Amino acid sequence: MTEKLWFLKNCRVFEQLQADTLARLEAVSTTKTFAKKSPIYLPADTSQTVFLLVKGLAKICHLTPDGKQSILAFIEPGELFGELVIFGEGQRDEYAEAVEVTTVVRIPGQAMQDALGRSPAFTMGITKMIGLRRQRIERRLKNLLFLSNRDKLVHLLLELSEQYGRKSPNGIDLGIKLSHQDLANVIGSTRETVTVVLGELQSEGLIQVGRRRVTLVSLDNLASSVHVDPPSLPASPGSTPVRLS
Amino acid sequence: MTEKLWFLKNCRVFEQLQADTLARLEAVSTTKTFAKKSPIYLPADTSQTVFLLVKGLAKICHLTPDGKQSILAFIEPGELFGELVIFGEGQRDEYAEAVEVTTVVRIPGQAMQDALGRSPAFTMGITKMIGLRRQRIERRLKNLLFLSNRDKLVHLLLELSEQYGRKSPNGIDLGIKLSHQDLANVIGSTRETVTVVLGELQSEGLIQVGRRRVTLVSLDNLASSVHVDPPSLPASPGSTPVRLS
DNA sequence: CCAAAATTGTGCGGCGCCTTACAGACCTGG
DNA sequence: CCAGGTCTGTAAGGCGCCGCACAATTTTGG
Repeated sequence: MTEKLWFLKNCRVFEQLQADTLARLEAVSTTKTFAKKSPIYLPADTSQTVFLLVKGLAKICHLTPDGKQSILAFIEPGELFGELVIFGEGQRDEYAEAVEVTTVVRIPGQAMQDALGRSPAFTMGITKMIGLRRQRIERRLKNLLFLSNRDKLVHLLLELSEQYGRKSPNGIDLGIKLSHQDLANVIGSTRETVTVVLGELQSEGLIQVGRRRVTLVSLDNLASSVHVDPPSLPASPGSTPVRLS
Repeated sequence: MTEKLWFLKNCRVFEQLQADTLARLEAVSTTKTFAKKSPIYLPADTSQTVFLLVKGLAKICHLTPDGKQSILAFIEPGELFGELVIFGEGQRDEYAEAVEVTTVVRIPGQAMQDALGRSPAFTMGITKMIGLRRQRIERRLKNLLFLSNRDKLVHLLLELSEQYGRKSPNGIDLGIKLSHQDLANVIGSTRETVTVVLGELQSEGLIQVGRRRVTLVSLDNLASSVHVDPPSLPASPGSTPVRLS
């Protein structure tokens, strides 16, 4: 209980809630830990549950009729997911899967709605979150239309660097371990193509690749190769805020 | 003034507001009519303005570096758009363009935020709207990954039939006039390919095409060809009013 | 009502990328 | 610590789709 409460309190969105509302929310929530590669929820799942990721990494996926996995988003600690069940009457048609060992707090949809009704500031926070994620999705949509696989991949790397990038001696290190197959599933390509393109980018000196690891050597050249401004990095301890141009 | 108020009152989301709040919102809003193909707002536009489409049809677009137009969404009467400026600190990177002669109400972002702070129910309505539109975008994303242009187009037709479909003697008529180029810009293909695929679908007896017009003859066969359940239409025998969300 | 623009139709060369196939390197669990 | 699974690298073949080119028809705007 203390543990769950702690997580909720430390999640920015939930700070808006009053102590008693938070306590009530906490009382009906449960935590659960999932093994690597196990499903957190499935499309068939009818339970009206919202999830808060506490620890680990999850991905939101969809299966095409011929069994190919599309990755819609990655979820990291502190992020809420599956939150749209609150509105949509219908079934989910996507599922969530743990990429690493992952702990989540499961919040009943009804309790969530009660909390929403009780605190306008909280509602505002949730709205903002949903809106920001919509912007992210819209950006991805734009980056998928009309672009070559090479450019899609570069866009993805830049996007990931923005969210998970960490400064390292050789450049910006993607603080998220993904296989070539995962990267392919995000941009709608194949594992082989991703392998080849990553190899090309490396031989061009733009990135460095290792097993489940990518380092962006030249953010500027990478960004200008797809005609966008280089992303600014999230502030991380011990790193100088970079404004490259 | 009376006219603007009327529009706001008849838009479901705004019904939540109290009379005086609505009046204040109305006082600072202005209406404007745009000619066909003229821009409603541009990416460079820094004004914090939210739009409500009153009459006509608009599209939300994005230009790729090499000048190709991606269409992110169509907006029809009663729909709000450009509403994410309320949150995102940054610039817009998309623009809105009138497809037909279009009238909009321009609502200052600040006034919108005031209204949000004043009515939780209103906030809830806006949240729901943003969420539903996010679901729509996510669905499109899934339909663009891994699918052939033929299947992308079929998915698009089914989606459009759901939003704008009207029953007609020969089947479901898309109540929205789009050129092959527009269809291509939605699915990230080319005009020529769309022309060819539409021709194929017609010769297969699945659809009927005319100038800027498409009729879905067999919704079931169309849907099953891309392995989804046929969408439920807003119309059964007779005519049903368009529902706003 | 007529000229200009927009829309649709069609064919062909080229190539990006999927598919298939195989193999070595690397991790993980029992 | 070894075996089986995972991850990465590479290459040949084929096809779907783009890019280009040209033409007929319809619509638009002055």
